[in-house]
Amino acid sequence: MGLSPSLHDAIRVRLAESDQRYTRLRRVLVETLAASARPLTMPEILEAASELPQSSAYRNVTALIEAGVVRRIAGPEDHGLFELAEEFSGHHHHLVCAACGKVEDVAPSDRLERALGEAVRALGDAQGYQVTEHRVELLGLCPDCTAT
Amino acid sequence: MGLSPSLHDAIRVRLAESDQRYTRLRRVLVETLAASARPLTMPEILEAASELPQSSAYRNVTALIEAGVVRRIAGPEDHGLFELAEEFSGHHHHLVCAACGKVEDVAPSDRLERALGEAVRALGDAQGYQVTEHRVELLGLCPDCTAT
DNA sequence: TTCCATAATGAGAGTGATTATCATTCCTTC
DNA sequence: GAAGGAATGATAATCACTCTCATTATGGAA
Ligand SMILES: [Mn+2]
Ligand SMILES: [Mn+2]
Ligand SMILES: [Zn+2]
Ligand SMILES: [Zn+2]
Repeated sequence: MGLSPSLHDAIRVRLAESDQRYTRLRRVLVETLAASARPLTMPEILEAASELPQSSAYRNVTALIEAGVVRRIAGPEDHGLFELAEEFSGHHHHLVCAACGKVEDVAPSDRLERALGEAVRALGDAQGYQVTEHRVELLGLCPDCTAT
Repeated sequence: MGLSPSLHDAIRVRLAESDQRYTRLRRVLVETLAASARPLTMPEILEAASELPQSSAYRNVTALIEAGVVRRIAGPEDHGLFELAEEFSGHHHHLVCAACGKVEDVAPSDRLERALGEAVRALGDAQGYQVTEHRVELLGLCPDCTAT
């Protein structure tokens, strides 16, 4: 199991660029995030990797974010969700259930990406922004909540 | 200054549906949010409407959210941003500055909305979601941060 | 291999946004 | 103009998250 060795190498290099080491705890964090098809909350991370003390988990996830390995997105509730940066997981968007709050990954279609790429630059330009990235959230009812 | 009377009426009706009153403090909240071209943090709301006690502001903004008058979006930092629900402010998206964290509203183009409407349903279907709403965030550098 | 500088660790305290309490006050309705 | 329920606001509590600091682990230099 686990990420491909080349990905670990790339992460190690990325960390080294800011004089950070790729320690065992950081590998545990990366593996935990990589194993999930959806972004995880910190309580979920702490439960999945029970050897991780809270303070170390927060400190290391911050280090990984600063190195560009992890990104934090904002969940429907107040607290944050963590996932691998798109460079290591691929570009994708999120489905959010309006009823239960579940968030999961969804692969974008070429068609959507093409449309976004053009329209997005135009919108940003209109307000003087240099847009470098887009994020799309789709809200709706998940299969479970639709059934209910 | 102030929303159109018809909007206030609509908000009053919406609140009444859940046995909530449209009080002076709630009107202050609505006016404050309506006067802004961007979603506001709670500290910003409290500063703009200094007569609002913190506990009342949180309680009332929650009441307005439950009534569908206000929505809370998650800012780039951990805390929430509040704005009028799209029913009362119109559909729009957000520009987020990757450097300073500023968030502002941006009107969507017809072209973008058309592309999203089609592609989004397809993506949701693929994972069994009934998608009812989409949110787009454009990340980039704001004019101020581009200049620096 | 040994030493050293520095990064990483982890328990605990602290911060700040948000939420719960509850006695008091305000509205609505009869 | 009461009565009942909703709203208010000061206060305390909660919870995600950050900071502190003494200890430990790491990796390169000698
Ligand atoms: Mn994701
Ligand atoms: Mn907005
Ligand atoms: Zn659901
Ligand atoms: Zn900026």
